[in-house]
Amino acid sequence: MASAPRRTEAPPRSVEVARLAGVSQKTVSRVFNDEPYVSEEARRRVREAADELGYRLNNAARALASGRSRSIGVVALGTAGYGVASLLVGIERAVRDAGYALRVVNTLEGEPAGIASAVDSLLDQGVDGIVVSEPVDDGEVCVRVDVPVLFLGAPPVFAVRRTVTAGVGADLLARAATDHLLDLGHATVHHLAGPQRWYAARDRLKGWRAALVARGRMQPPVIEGDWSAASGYAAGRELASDTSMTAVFAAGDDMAIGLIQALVEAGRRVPDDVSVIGFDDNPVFAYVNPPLTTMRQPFDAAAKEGVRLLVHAIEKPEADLPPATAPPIELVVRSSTAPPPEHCPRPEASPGERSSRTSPVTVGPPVT
Amino acid sequence: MASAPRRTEAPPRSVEVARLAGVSQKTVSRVFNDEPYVSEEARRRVREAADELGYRLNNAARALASGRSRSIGVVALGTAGYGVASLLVGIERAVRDAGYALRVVNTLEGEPAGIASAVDSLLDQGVDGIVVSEPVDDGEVCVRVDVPVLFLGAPPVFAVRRTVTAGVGADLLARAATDHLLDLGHATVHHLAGPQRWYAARDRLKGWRAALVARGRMQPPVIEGDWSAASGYAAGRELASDTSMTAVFAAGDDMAIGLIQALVEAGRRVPDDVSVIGFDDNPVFAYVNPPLTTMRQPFDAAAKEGVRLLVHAIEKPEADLPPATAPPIELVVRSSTAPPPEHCPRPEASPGERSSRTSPVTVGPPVT
DNA sequence: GCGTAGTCTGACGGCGCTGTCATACAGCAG
DNA sequence: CTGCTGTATGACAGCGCCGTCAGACTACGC
Repeated sequence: MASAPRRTEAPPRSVEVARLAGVSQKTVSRVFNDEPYVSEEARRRVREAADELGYRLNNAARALASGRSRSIGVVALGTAGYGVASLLVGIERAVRDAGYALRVVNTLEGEPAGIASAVDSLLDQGVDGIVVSEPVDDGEVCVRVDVPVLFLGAPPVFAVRRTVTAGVGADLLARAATDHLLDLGHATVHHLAGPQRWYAARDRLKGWRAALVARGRMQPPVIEGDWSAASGYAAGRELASDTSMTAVFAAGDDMAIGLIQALVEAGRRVPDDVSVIGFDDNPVFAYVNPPLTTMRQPFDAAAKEGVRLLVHAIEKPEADLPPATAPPIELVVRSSTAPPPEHCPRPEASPGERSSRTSPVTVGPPVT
Repeated sequence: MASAPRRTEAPPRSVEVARLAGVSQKTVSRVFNDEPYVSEEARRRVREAADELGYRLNNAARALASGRSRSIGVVALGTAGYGVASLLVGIERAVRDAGYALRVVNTLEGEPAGIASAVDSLLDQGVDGIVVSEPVDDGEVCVRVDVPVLFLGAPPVFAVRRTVTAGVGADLLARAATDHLLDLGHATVHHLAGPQRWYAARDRLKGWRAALVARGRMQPPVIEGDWSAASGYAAGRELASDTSMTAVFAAGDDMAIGLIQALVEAGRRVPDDVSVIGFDDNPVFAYVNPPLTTMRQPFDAAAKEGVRLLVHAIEKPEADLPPATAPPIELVVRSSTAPPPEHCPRPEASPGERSSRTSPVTVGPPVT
């Protein structure tokens, strides 16, 4: 009914702007897409008309006509952990800087469908690309995906048209963490690992092992936690009785905190008796006792780099991927690590054995 | 060119499904929208055909034709803090459960444009509703918004078509936190507030004040932090010299941690000399020394409730908003709070003075 | 038999934009 | 002047779906 003056309360369309500006609808489209071949005069008139009407491009129509939604979906873990949250923040920033919108779907860990269903729902939404943040090994994940996928922190799992991976270089970071303890004189380093379904956890374990192997040190049995402080605490109770243990590399800050608590309760001083290094660098742990030595994860750099590659894959499907740049490695030395106690066996410094790399050392925000 | 067999490598459209199923395109549409008046037989055939072709609804087309994008945008803070991240997780879950997709835009604090530009970009994306999570007072924010907006944790700021607010009940929680300390026998309670640009911080301050006023206690000067442990530490150094101070309510867990660290370094024991209560309940702080007493924020409940109201406003614009339900209040008592030291002045228990409310008390995950 | 209500189905016209193509005109070389 | 290239503009045909409406068919009561 009433086709006459067009529904009163409706957002203006480009053709209305065109009418007001005295140009064709197509010219309005050109202006809003920053296309060439529009005179300054026309551009100005269109802008003015648009302002006056409060016009904004209709994204759905644009997506339908162009076949691209200009949005990227991210599959995130539904946890509020510092690392996961930091990565998400970094991704959002990078995606927006690249001119895309961000859609988020969380996969609650332990959910039956998991990553696959999250990816599926993103595909339903019509994203141009997908970021799988901190993927876990879900077993046989198999979704038909026809947009590029970025695995932030792990190997490709799907059969995809175009896959790109980028990561924080967890293995290198883990190796540097282990080297730090070894350099302090510890005979070996225990590892409190993250859940091995996570690729990130596997990488850290790999790096730890590499550091030990490089110096021919004994590899103590690995304890696996679930990232939580509670699991770190449980691990600490187990470990506390082993008096030969003088150093632990925990795969996450929270676990390190729980671990330290259990150790201290069991009468082992940190760092005097046992050194503990964490992983992530949640800034709050500069203010606990003892302030936590940890590896800073380059969340922002990894997100930025990854999204750069992803956007490249989206926009130039045929071109080669630009070379990946290695993320920085930062060791934040605070007070939870120290040389082993005197009475402990020191490794005789076999010549030629040295830290595999000179890791850039940063002293984190100290307690003034 | 080659218009014949349709571009080979393109996602199937509903009309192709229709052809294969031997029905009209409209029937396919009906099936995928769960509309009535489709025979079981037709439904089945459509489903089969769709599976065979790997068909999925094109969201852009759907949005264009229907005028609704079935997505909700959230304006979040670009920080990885536990509270903010928890709220985002809760929102995502609630939004998805309601059948909407989630788009995220962060506002980095201190950004010039701030919330307004974030809302604007969400509007450009064509969302059906907006959630402003943990809003801050940006001064004269003025965007023309014509979709419902939910302020999660604060009062309306925009001139909007439809505004709904929901919150974690920060004032009540803050009051309960203060009451807890008062009940322990402290003469008064100091407050380490969050940045007052945040409505959440204002609410907590309000609740703290209300608790003191209700008992006629002295109100010590408020110190304002920025949520960070560093700012809590700074506040702690200031406060440490005041030996009459026996209890502090910190508006955030991280600040509480920094505060405690400074206090302890200054030689004041926690909780023996000074009690400290935090706010948020980040589980990791059950494993520091001393384990932190804190108020659990009902992030999930608040997000769920808020999104429920928002979706209602979106889908039934004319109907009244359903009544809001009050979020639960949970005090997590650990070991950073205790009665004041003996030598301190006790308030003589004026008759009739009692905790304003019996707050449900939960003992948090204790260190076994 | 008829009328009526209830169920099922498809034709058709957009939604508001982008891509493609045709056109118009200016400037400039030959 | 002709022919060209480069710039500026608009007409037009969809993009893939949803809303509306008309039509067909069944079941039922009278």
